[in-house]
Amino acid sequence: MTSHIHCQNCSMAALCLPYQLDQDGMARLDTIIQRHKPIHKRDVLVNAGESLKCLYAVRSGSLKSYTIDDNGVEQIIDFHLPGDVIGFDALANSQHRSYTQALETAMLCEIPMSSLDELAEQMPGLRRQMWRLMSGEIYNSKQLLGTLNNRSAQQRLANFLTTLADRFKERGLSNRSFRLTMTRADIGNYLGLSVETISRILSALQAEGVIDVQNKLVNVLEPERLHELAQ
Amino acid sequence: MTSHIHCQNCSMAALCLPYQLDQDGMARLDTIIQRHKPIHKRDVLVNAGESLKCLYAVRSGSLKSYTIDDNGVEQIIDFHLPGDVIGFDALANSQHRSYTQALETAMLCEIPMSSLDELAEQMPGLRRQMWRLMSGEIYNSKQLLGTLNNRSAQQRLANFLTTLADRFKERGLSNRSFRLTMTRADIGNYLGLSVETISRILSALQAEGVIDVQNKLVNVLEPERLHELAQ
DNA sequence: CGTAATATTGAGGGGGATCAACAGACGTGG
DNA sequence: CCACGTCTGTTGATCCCCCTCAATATTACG
Repeated sequence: MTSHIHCQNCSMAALCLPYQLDQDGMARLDTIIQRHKPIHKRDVLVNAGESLKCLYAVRSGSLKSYTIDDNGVEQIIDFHLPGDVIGFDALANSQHRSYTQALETAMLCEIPMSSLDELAEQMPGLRRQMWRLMSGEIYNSKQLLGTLNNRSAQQRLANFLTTLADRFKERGLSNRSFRLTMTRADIGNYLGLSVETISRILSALQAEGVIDVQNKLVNVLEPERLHELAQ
Repeated sequence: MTSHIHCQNCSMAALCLPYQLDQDGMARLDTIIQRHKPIHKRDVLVNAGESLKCLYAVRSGSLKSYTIDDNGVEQIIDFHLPGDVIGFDALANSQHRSYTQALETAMLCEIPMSSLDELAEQMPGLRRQMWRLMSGEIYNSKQLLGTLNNRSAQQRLANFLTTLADRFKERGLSNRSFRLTMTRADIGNYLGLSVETISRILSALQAEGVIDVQNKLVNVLEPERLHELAQ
């Protein structure tokens, strides 16, 4: 039952807002969080331009965030996995600046911004975790710059796969065998490469025995080699 | 005299931590801030790996932040102008994750992290501004992804110049005529392009009458045209 | 003033985009 | 459950943008 899910027993707590809160703190945070029915593949959770009402924490499933530029072209800026918090880029002007869409059925925790603001005033630990999460997001996106600039298509894709594998591991899932919930086009868009290039490189990596790809399913056969290719 | 500079009379206050604080709040913030002698071109303000003691606000001058990857290659991730706060990427693990070096003589305000933490507890406005600044940094770096992916060298450079011009304008300076404090190599590194490409495109933009470049000095002759080229 | 760092310009080559054709997977409705 | 159409993925051929290498010019700085 959905109603039985609480921060106190959520397996993603260590990655999410509750990190390092005591039992009392977690309970207080839990009271302001709303949990609804799951959203489905292709459902849009957030539209760019909407005023910021809540942040969202991913409980299960995955989503993508993207902007649409002046030419109407989609640019994916993030893939969200369980434990991720969505909406930090909206705090600057209280307005969401990107779209967020489900890549598969996903369960979310809704965190009303006004309540979070209040709670952060009273709970130093929560405040620190907000800072940590936002700081981490700043770091990650800056890192990504380094990955995209001056790196070949193969390096970019290898880096994408290892980063994704690491994130799965953090979440208690296998980093050797996982499913890509996004399309090749999504990956290409994110990495600044064409669909064809993504497809070709996946085939090449498979031919070299580094990974095994069956449609959406990826098996990392030689993790250390993949890691090298990412450099 | 340096000692006469305070948040209350700093022209960058609206871009910086004091934004929207009342007189009392600004005064309290001001008491925790330390101001030292200027640092000089090529001086390194922060090393990656150092534990986070303070954030730095730029009062004058400009700096660059960069990481050094596994291959020893520098990757510039940011250029800092007056009003910018340096160090937000260090909050996640209390450790600086990038190097920061002065591009010219620069004056800085040093904000001890422990005092800032205390003050943020007591001042909701300061807390909100911390969130706003970090959120803005998240947004900007995500935007930059969109700029670098799927865009030609000319589009990237035009975008770089317009963004820089806009930032100068925010700071009360001319957005039509300004000095590049970074080298062509720095710009290329930041945008994922070679020095030669930067040089060639600057020449081309000059030949088309969009800008006039005399070494470090840039005159934007046709701002709207430059803006179009950035799309 | 001399040396090193920075910038400019040219020539050639390669990585990845684009265009095109086809194959496979998915989902929807009969 | 199968037939169909659409969406997604693969592979090949061609082209062009930008990197690389090289030479020279200009600027910055002790």
